[in-house]
Amino acid sequence: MPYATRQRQAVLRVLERQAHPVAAPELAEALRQDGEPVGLATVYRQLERLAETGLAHKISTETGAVYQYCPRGEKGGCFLLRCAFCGRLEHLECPQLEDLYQHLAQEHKFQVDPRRTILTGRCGACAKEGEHEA
Amino acid sequence: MPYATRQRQAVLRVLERQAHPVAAPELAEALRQDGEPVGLATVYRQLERLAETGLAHKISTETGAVYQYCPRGEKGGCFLLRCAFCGRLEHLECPQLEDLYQHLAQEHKFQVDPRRTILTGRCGACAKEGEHEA
DNA sequence: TTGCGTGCAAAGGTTTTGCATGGCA
DNA sequence: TGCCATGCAAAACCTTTGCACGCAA
Repeated sequence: MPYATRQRQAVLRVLERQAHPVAAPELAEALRQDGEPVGLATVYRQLERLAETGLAHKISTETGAVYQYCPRGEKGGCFLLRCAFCGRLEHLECPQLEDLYQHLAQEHKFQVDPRRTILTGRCGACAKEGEHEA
Repeated sequence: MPYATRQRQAVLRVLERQAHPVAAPELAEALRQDGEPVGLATVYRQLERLAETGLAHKISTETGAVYQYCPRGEKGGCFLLRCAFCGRLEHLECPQLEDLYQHLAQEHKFQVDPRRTILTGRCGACAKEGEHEA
C-alpha cells in the first residue's frame, strides 16, 4: 500500500491535469513551477508505479518514455492510437482488441498489458494532408 | 549513392537472416562472431540508413530500438509481442489483428502502420516464474 | 584523386540504482 | 517504532558525434 506522501499526491495531481502525455523530466519541471519540487528519481518511480497500477499509460517513443493519466486504464479494451506524423494521441476503447488479447493468452500464453498498447500510424487529418505522397 | 563497402554488405547480410528484430549492439556482436567485425557506430549508421531507405524497419521499444529487415512483401497481420519482464521479442502473425486494422480504418479513419505494432505484456515463461506474485 | 565510409573514443541524453535521511502509518 | 519513500549523485545504457584515416568509385 503506497504512502500518501506529498510527492506522490503532487505527481498525481499534476499528471492528471496534463492535456497530453508528458515525459518524466517535463513533469518534474511542472512540479517545480507549481511550488511542489519533486526529485527526478522520485518522479520516475512514481510514474512507473502508476503505470503498473494502471492509473497511467507508459508510452515509449524514440526520445524516451511519456506518461499519460488514464483512470479508465482498468478496462481491457482501452488503448492508444498514435499518429506518426503529427504526434497526436487518441484514446480508444475497442472490444475487438479484448478478443485479440484473449486469443493471445490462450494460443500463445502471452498476457498483454492493455495499458501499454499503442498502435502507430496515420490519423485522418494527416492522411488528407499527405494525399499526394505515400 | 551508398558505397558497397564490406561493412555495409555484412550488415545487410546478417540482418537479413535474423528471425527476429535485433538491436544494434546485438547485431554488432553477431557480425563479430561471423568474422566480420563492424564498429558499433557503423552498425548504427547503416541501420539508420536502411530504415530511411525502407529496407528495414526501426522499432522503438522501452529498452532501445530494434531493427528488422523488411523486403517489399507486406504482411498486414505481422506484429511483435514484447515481454516487459525478460525483454524478449516474439514475432507473430494474426489475422484478427488485420480485422482490427480494418475496423479502425473504417470507423476512425486511422491507418495503422502494421510494422510498428508492438504489444507489451508477460510471456508464458515469465508468468510461471512469477505465479506467486501478480 | 575525391570524398564517402569507418573506427575509436568521447559526449549526450534518458533512466536506474545505492545509500543515507526523512516521514507516514 | 518500523519501513517505505525520497533526494542526491553516480552509474548504467543506448545512441550520436568529432575527427583522422582508409577505401570505393
